[in-house]
Amino acid sequence: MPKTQTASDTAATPAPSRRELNKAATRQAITDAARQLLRSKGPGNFTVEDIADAAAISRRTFFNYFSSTEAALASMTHGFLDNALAQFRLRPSDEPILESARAALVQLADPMTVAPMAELYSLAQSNPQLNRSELEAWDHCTEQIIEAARERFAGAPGTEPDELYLRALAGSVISCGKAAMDVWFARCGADLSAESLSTLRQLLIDAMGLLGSGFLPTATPSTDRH
Amino acid sequence: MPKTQTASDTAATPAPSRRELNKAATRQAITDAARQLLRSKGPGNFTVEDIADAAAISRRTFFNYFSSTEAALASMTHGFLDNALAQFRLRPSDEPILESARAALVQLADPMTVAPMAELYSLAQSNPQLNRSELEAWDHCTEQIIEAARERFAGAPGTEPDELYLRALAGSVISCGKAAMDVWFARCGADLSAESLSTLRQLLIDAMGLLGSGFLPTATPSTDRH
DNA sequence: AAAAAACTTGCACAGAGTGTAAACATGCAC
DNA sequence: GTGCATGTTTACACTCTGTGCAAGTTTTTT
Repeated sequence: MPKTQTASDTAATPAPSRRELNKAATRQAITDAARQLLRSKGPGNFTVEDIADAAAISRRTFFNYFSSTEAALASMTHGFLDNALAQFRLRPSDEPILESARAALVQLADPMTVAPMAELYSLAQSNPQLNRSELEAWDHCTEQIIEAARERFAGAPGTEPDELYLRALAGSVISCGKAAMDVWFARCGADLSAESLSTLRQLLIDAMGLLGSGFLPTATPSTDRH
Repeated sequence: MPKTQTASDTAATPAPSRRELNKAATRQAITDAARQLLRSKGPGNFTVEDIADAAAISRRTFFNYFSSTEAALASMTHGFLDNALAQFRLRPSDEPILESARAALVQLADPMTVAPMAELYSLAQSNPQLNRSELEAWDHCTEQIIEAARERFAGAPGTEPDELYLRALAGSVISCGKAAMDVWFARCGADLSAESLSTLRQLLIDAMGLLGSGFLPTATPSTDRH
């Protein structure tokens, strides 16, 4: 718990006020404590009070930051997906949108990015509470992609952004990304080796390929076996 | 919560024993009470005890049937989606799978079927708790579609059911169905008139069309208005 | 009719979330 | 710096959720 944060504030971020720093540190302390407890005790086997104690804050303060243990854990997934969204926004807006999605997703198959996600993902399979929070995170990301896509089309000439098109597309992209993740975990577990990540990358590409080709006949997709 | 006979006893009802009937009736009483309270008090403004009182059972018994108020409410959505799944399973297995999905979804645009859903759907938009339960229901349905599709392909000759294909397809179909619903609610509210339902039907068809054509360029989809 | 199995209920208890008011930290003006 | 406005943490109290348990009630079986 950051009482006196003192000296080392050489960080050159936009608004490094004392308050901002303290809040960020507390938030970090909470998520770290939560992740630690998840590892040591397993999902559902620890309480908010346990997290608060481990983070050296009061139970009440925990609830000032997160509305539940699951929300604290899901912040990792949110980080992961926010990253994907940021990648998407960086793509040139004249690029085919599915290509942008593909590129953004492939960026995620990177150890640093995928690691915090991977741990949660496997645990969420066997834990209803966690799973619901994960679903919510993906849904939230979908909403943001819709927004991003809307903006992209708004900048273009005669292409009026049809609402159904936007929502169906964004939802499908996310679903396909999720499908690729599911298959990856089924195949590789939480393996983060180079070849495992390569498999993930290929799965993401294949999934986008399926989407772009309209799930054509029943033919086996392009290049599946690494 | 004694008994009332439901619609499905015409042909060979498996086991219309007293116990089964009582349980079904209690279950019904609970969901009815929950729906009633949702209408009268609004989401989040009533407790499990309120539902139990209204259904003339004990609080403890409520939890023997549902794990939360949201779960009780989500049973409507589950019914709706189970219906969709049943429609899908009825389709001939040599039909293109997207066509089966389209047909199954269009069957849902029927007053009796969509009515219980419509009410919840709009409320879930503004209520996080409800929304999470809805997401879970859609996810559950996705899992079941994956299963159904797997079985369908298992019965075919040389087409081995690729896991990625199955999951990406099922997820996308559900996402598109959801997108159509979202747009429908945005346009028509909870209107259940014939023309409103016709709009829904067309949206579902259009969404499937987008999916089948790989969300082609940025062209506006086929027949969208009215 | 009596035993067995299934279901309901009241009670107790740990934990989730939230409002409130007092204490404490930080930012800002002078 | 002093002083004050504003934001944050904390203890406390309270309601509600969800579950185990044991005793009661209803349905099924023998």
